[in-house]
Amino acid sequence: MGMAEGRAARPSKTRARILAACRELFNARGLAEVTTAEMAAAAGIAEGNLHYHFQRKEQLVEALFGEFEEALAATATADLVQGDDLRRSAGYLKGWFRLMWDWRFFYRDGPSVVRIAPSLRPRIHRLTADGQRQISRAITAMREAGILRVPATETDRLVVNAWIVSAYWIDYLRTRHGVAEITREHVDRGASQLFGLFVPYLDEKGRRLAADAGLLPGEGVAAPPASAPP
Amino acid sequence: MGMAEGRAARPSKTRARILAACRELFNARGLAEVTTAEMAAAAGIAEGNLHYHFQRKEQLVEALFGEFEEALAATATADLVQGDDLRRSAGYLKGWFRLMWDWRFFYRDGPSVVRIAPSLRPRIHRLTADGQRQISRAITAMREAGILRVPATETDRLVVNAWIVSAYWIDYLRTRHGVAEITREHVDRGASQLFGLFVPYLDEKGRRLAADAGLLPGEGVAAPPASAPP
DNA sequence: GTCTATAATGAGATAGAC
DNA sequence: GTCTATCTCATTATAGAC
Repeated sequence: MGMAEGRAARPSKTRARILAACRELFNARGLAEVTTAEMAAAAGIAEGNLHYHFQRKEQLVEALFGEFEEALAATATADLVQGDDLRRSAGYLKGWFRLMWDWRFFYRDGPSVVRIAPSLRPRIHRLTADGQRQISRAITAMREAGILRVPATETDRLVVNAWIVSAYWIDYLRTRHGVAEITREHVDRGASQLFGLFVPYLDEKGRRLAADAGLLPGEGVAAPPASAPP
Repeated sequence: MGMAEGRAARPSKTRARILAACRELFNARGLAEVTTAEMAAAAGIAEGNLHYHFQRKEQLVEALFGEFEEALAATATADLVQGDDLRRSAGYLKGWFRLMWDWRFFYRDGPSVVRIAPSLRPRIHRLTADGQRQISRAITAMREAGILRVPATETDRLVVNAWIVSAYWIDYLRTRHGVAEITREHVDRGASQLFGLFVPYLDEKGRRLAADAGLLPGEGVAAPPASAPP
């Protein structure tokens, strides 16, 4: 058993390198497609050493998920809407999508993640629930800021649609457009795409603020043509 | 090589049973999670026999994809909007979501599908492109029927959002709500959820028609509470 | 067409020296 | 902490009898 377990102890340079290399690898090729041999090679170590730091692939995935949770928590502390500053909200949204890209294998390879690390199931569930709550609060905040007018009967469906678009935007790029590597433009388009759900509910003031923040089509961020080739 | 290749010849009772059993199995447990042994057991035959009909798992998946394409083509022939009959459109949407449920492993296990049967990549791509075109035509039809008013600047984003929500609704139910088995209610909610994207753009006439068709919240199909437990 | 038995592969995991 | 060498095992695929 040795150690290398105590997270409070020395976090070990190699351990961190393994985690970083594997995250890249999983993102690029898919969690289930990467073998332990490749993982070790990517980290520049031997397979035996990999097993010294993480006895099983399961434990490595769990450790990565922990980092993911921390990154999410850090991003979530900022508030989406701060009074009238929609420009700041635009930056917030883009940061969110960038984070999702950095950890996209967790979004894309859901079934594999659960199969390899079943213990993550409740934590994944908590995270998705948090996301939906996050969206709810954002809508409330925009409403209270006098930016948005959503009929009560339509709020629930709007929240769900916003969650779906945000959670699956990354995979959409891959499936529909064959995007293999993200650019800043992809990230920005994700934010713009998500914001598109709210546009029909913006009132005069909100519309003006959104235009200033570059969140409206034709302003700053262009939407891709619907029939663009891959 | 024998035969069992010629699709024009006798389609073979066993072959059909294998395909049906495997579709169920893949849907329930995930394409990558099912072994050939399980596949044979589910079809009630020996492993050797399975390999007589499909030399490789890849070929079986390709055959299933062919059936999927046929089913999609059959559903796509009907037109989403027929004049003023939105009630009929509601039924159409529900049929669409039912189809997606019947073949959900193709939506959910995308990475695995491509890994096991790389030859499907272009066919998958064609299918997703068709879907987006389908949505575009539906919007045009609703606009021409005088039901919908979508600003030109917002159309492209609406199409993309509609595609995302429809393509990932099934996976959303699993991820977010832990739904393991579909009910008619889930299917209906998907249709209602998708239609929610169009609601803010409905004019008076469209709103009335939508209410009659049970596509508006509070009428017929209830949206789930945003914070519902799994 | 269908079976039983078996081979071939490649992944994850371990042992023990350094 | 790190390496090399080895083991176990599930899974895919094949051979050949019936």
